[in-house]
Amino acid sequence: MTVSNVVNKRFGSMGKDVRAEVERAISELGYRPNASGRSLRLAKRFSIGMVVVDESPTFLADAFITRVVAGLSNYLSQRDYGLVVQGMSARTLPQSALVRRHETDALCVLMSGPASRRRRLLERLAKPGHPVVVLQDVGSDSDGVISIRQDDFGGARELAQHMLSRGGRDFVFMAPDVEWPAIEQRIAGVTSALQGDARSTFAVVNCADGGFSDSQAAIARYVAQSGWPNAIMGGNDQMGISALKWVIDQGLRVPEDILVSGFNAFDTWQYTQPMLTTVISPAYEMGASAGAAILDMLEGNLPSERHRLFPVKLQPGGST
Amino acid sequence: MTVSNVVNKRFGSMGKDVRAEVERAISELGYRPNASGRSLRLAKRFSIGMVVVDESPTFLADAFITRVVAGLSNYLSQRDYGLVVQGMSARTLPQSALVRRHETDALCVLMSGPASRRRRLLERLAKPGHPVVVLQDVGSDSDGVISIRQDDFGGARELAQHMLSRGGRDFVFMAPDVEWPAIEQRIAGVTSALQGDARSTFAVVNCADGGFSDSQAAIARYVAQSGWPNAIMGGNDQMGISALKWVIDQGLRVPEDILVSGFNAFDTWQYTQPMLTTVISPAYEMGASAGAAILDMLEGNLPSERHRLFPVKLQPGGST
DNA sequence: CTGAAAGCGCTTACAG
DNA sequence: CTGAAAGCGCTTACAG
Repeated sequence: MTVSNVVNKRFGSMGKDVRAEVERAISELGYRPNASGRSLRLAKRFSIGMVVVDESPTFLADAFITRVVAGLSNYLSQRDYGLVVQGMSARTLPQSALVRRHETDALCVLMSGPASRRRRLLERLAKPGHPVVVLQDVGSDSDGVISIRQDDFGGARELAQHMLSRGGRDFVFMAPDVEWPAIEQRIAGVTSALQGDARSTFAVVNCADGGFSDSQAAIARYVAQSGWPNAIMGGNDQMGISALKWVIDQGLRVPEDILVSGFNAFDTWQYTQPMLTTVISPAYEMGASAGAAILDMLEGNLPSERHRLFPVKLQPGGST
Repeated sequence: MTVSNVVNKRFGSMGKDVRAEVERAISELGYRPNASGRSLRLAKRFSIGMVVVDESPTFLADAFITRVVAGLSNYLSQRDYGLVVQGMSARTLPQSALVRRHETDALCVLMSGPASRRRRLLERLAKPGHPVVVLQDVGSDSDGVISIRQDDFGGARELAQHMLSRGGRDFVFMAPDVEWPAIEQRIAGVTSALQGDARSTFAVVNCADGGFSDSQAAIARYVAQSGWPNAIMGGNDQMGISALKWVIDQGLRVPEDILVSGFNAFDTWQYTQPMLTTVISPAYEMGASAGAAILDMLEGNLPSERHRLFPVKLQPGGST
């Protein structure tokens, strides 16, 4: 009825006095429209789910994820959509209310784990008419599934080239034991750069959860077994900083004796002494872009790009 | 009808064969219940809003907030509730769809800004039958509003006492220009400790956004004007680390020449050289506790505590 | 320009 | 034990 038109600001076809009367009643009674009724009628929930498939309960602690969520959430609120955030292990994902019930209009997912499992989870999440944006992974070719990644391969290759030019020869890459596709891409990028230099060597060390103690222990173990590398690349800034500190504690000079780098910088790279050479991530913009792509698909448009790749930026510091 | 009972797992009053038949049809058709219909009928949205009132678009970048949200989100998903996350400036809050429409069953809020504005926003958010949990602030006395804080006052007092015992005399506290009630509590705690030592001095320096450059610039300005303090307390770890690095860059020794501390540690305190003395925050547990309190109130129970205070833990490092 | 009616999908009280 | 009916609050097509 007319009231509905006032609430939704379609004043085209009513008298001024009618509009004023309805508005008075609304504010007087403190009326607020019920979102469930609206959702049921329009068959839209006006909310998007952000799912982080990670075994760790502090799935939001990572700086990259944090920026993605902020960018996505801000974009969506501006368009009057809500963002439902949920971290979960691969095991519990299918039972989650978010996917079991029909609680969101679309999903944005960030998945860890083996590629085969990621593919399987994705198939389960993609429903007809329910778009899915995969972040930091290649996604799939199904309709309604698009992917948004940053150029981890290119960034890592450029970083490795930079370190080669600074005298890097024997490289170690620090990776967490959880399989994140972005980390795999970084390793591939480094490998690609090092292939250009026949004298170089390359090893990947497993840093367990990637936290401070695990990372330092992993590097220490590697050095004890295989001797000193002269270039250590952290899979992310956290691991890079852990290594940087440990190396200095051992009495080595950075960058004279050994080069150290991170990846996915936000601002912690400035906090070390020397400042960490790293790669800057456009995570916030990726989140916002995911939001725009999702709403676009919900409006029935075909996505302009099925796979979007964001450039990253090398940030040289004093550690290389 | 019976189908509804099967979906909701109430098998009490039906034949085995009927149940099997319905379950077969459900899986065959790929039926998933529509959450809007359910929400409308039950007058519950099964979702809670987390609102961060902050002018910065990267409202989630802070480590404390990140842990709170993770704890809350995990607790709620386990109880089949969703968490809608939204950061916004005080100005845009009233127009937000989250509050304008009736989109959540309850709200959890974390507010910055002057106390009077925080009180005003809270009044606007608290609706009858719509519980609000205020984090890191005292909240209000209205029914349906409870508060959950950590003991910033006590933690800061203990930290200041520790630094006094290590020779601290001329104290500087680094605060961001945004008014967060937790920071005010920390300043009050330090003030309380220093009152026990008549020779001590205390100044608060404004570090603008609390980032690396602003923090270092603020300390440099202070030192140029007022000379060297011998104890610098960061309002949080980020500011503490910025100061630590700047002080060392100036050629001073920590802790011999000057003591430095942080606050609200998660793991970055380990990343500095020397390790930062700081105070450990139970942010994750606070988030989970907020979730439990909210669902309890939604079930119609009166909150067992209107104002809950979590203890914090002094973490002495090499910087004091 | 305005108002009465239908129907979205669910759950629950009720009749058989 | 099972099924038909009512109604949650909204929007939209339709009749006046």
